[in-house]
Amino acid sequence: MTSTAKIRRMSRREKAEATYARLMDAAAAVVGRAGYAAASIAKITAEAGIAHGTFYNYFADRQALFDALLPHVGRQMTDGITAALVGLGGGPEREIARFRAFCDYLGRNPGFYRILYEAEVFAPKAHAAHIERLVEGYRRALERAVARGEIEGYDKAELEAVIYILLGARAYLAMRFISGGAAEVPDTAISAYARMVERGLFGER
Amino acid sequence: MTSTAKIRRMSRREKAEATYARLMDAAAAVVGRAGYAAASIAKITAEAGIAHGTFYNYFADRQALFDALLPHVGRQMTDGITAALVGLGGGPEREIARFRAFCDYLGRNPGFYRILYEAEVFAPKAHAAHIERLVEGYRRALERAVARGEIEGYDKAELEAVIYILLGARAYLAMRFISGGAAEVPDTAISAYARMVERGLFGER
Amino acid sequence: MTSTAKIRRMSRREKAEATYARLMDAAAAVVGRAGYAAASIAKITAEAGIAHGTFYNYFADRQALFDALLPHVGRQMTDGITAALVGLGGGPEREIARFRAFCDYLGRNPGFYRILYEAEVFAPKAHAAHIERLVEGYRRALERAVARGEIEGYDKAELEAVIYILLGARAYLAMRFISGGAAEVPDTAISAYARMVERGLFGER
Amino acid sequence: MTSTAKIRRMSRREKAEATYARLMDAAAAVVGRAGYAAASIAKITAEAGIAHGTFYNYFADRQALFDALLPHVGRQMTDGITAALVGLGGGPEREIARFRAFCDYLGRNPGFYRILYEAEVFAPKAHAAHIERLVEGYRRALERAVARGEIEGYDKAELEAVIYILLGARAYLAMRFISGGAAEVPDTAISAYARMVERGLFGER
DNA sequence: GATGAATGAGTGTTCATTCAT
DNA sequence: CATGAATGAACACTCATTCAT
Repeated sequence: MTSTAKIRRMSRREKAEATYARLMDAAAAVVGRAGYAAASIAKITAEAGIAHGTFYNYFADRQALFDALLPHVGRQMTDGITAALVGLGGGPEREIARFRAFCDYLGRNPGFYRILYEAEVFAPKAHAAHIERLVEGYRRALERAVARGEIEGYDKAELEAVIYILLGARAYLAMRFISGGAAEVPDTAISAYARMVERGLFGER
Repeated sequence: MTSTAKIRRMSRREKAEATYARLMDAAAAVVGRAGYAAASIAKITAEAGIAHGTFYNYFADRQALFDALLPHVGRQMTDGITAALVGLGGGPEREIARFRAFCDYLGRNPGFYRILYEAEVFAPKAHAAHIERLVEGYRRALERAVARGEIEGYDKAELEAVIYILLGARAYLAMRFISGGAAEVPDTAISAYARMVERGLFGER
Repeated sequence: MTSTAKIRRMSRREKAEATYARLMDAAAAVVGRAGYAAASIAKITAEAGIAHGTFYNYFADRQALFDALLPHVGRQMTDGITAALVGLGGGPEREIARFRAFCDYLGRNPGFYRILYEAEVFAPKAHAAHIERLVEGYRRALERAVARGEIEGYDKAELEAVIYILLGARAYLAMRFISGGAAEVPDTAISAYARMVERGLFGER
Repeated sequence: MTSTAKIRRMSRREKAEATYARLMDAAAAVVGRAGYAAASIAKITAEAGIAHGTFYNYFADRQALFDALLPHVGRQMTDGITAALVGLGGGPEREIARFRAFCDYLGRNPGFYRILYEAEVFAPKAHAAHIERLVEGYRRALERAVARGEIEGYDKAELEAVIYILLGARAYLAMRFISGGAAEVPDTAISAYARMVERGLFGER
């Protein structure tokens, strides 16, 4: 499109974007494997196959990378979950499917758990923003369910607390069953979660 | 007051135990204030008022202290909660009281949240052991409730998942309402937790 | 205004000269403000509004710029002083007027002091050449005064030492009264310098 | 004195003082040889024969060493000069002897010039304090000369300017004749300085 | 000739750990 | 058993310089 013929070199801009992407992927790999504390610039740039100093053409400092990492992978995760929910109706089935999709995603992406949950320590602002984004998504979903009459007995402020309960529940179940390296959350965990949501939130018997 | 007459000097063993206790308290203070990552030996020994090198007469290395810290403060926490439950009956009220006692404890002990939840990153074995200890306590409580017929519809494996749900719920509610520095969990959070437990677990309407 | 009709584009050579001039001015501004040590290529090219790499089309390396900077601004300074002396006669009045012109120049050009006197550290050859140029000018002036019989009692070698005394005197008075950021050398400094020159050099009472 | 017998090890305190002294001497050597800019911690500690990290047991950072260096060597210099003036009377002879002692000191201590005069750039506060200390010494000397009637025609404010003239004069003469590495200031420089002081300040013919 | 991304050697600084006193 | 100076590996970060575009 630009220069000679078919076989085109990457433009400068494309190259820069590719380098940025490689840095992000390398950071996700290293942090997922070893945690934020052990994720030195040297390790990350070595993983990305670029020079140490190049890092600082893309990030002001190490913290800036940490702050960017969770938004990056967090969005991949929510996109993955959202995609798994396309076409589903409402009710407890939707919430249970969301939980299952969350577990699937963690199982398919080892290292995600660590990036997500160590962020509370190493990138607190990004972690807070990530949680807030999840909460917003939940809030809309639950308020629709309230409007449809599927959920009763929780006022608005209580619904926010419910969201944190659901997020905490899935985080701890993932910690128990995934973070060790296991590939899957067992069915018993899913059925327990399902029952708590059906009975506790949607008022089913 | 200490030195003159009756009141004898501390024996060697007592002195060593006092030093150990001061180290633990200092570590709890420093980690609670600044996190594990910033808790250097220098800071901890300064806080404890002992020499830098003395640390290594009590712990093999920094990790050994970190591994000992959560058992120490974690037991204080569970003791506090247990004390608050003395005399209470069973049923959902007991579980709700436990949650309330947990929140109270965190509110009264700023810094505990950090010691507890950063431990997953910096003292993973101690964190796993702590969780396992909590789970065991819960397991006994829930199995008694099952035996009394208060809980129905969850088999043994599902009950373990339920325990993680409860632990996750309280951790995330604490994160939301306490970790920022606020002193108290609001009533709406407690009532939401109570309703989820009553309906979801104890099968009340 | 630039592009349309009569007013032609700059030729290649003119453009190159303009870029060179902008680099020099930018370097003078940055070094005057922050000193040689903090005058990175990045800062200078940003100040000049050109690309980082373009620098190396004009200078072999950073040192080459430093070596060129003092000749550039030093000549501006001596031109300014010379202009202030036009039409004046000889005798101590001329030397005093020179001192006053030097002080005025520094006051009007904040940053010059730094470029000049840090050069001894960061561009020693340029500094030596600058001093040598000043010495040469003084030598001619003083030898004329000797020839006119205004100065007595100093042989040729001693006259060179006298020149260094005068240069050192003015440098230190500038350091004392200008370098801090003050705009002006006080009258007492000028009268003290005048008296030292009148009595010490020109043999007046 | 402390332990077993004659052959005594250094006490901790003595050892620490010896290490500090070695660091200072090493810093003086490295800065004198290569300048402040090139005086890295690595070079200094290598010169001192201690570990890199040990540096930070003695100085908060590199700047702290730079700030301490000039007071250290500056006092050595003024002590040396003061010693050379013991027993001398007043009048211009004293001031001329001071100049000669200054030149001798610089000649015997290559590297001092650099430490002293680069300090204006790299340790400006220490440099200002050093100058101020010199000025105070001069002020007392000149005011005594005024009281004795040896100096006439300069008021108090002018005397301060005169001091800066003398300091600048000796600095520039040193720069000319010593800084290059020459061992001595020639007699012509001394006689020129002497004549300027005799005639210009002390009003002799 | 202009551009700016890439490079990597070099810097100051931290800190867990050791060990002579 | 307490002490605290010494150690050195590791780290984040800077920046002059190069070179493909």
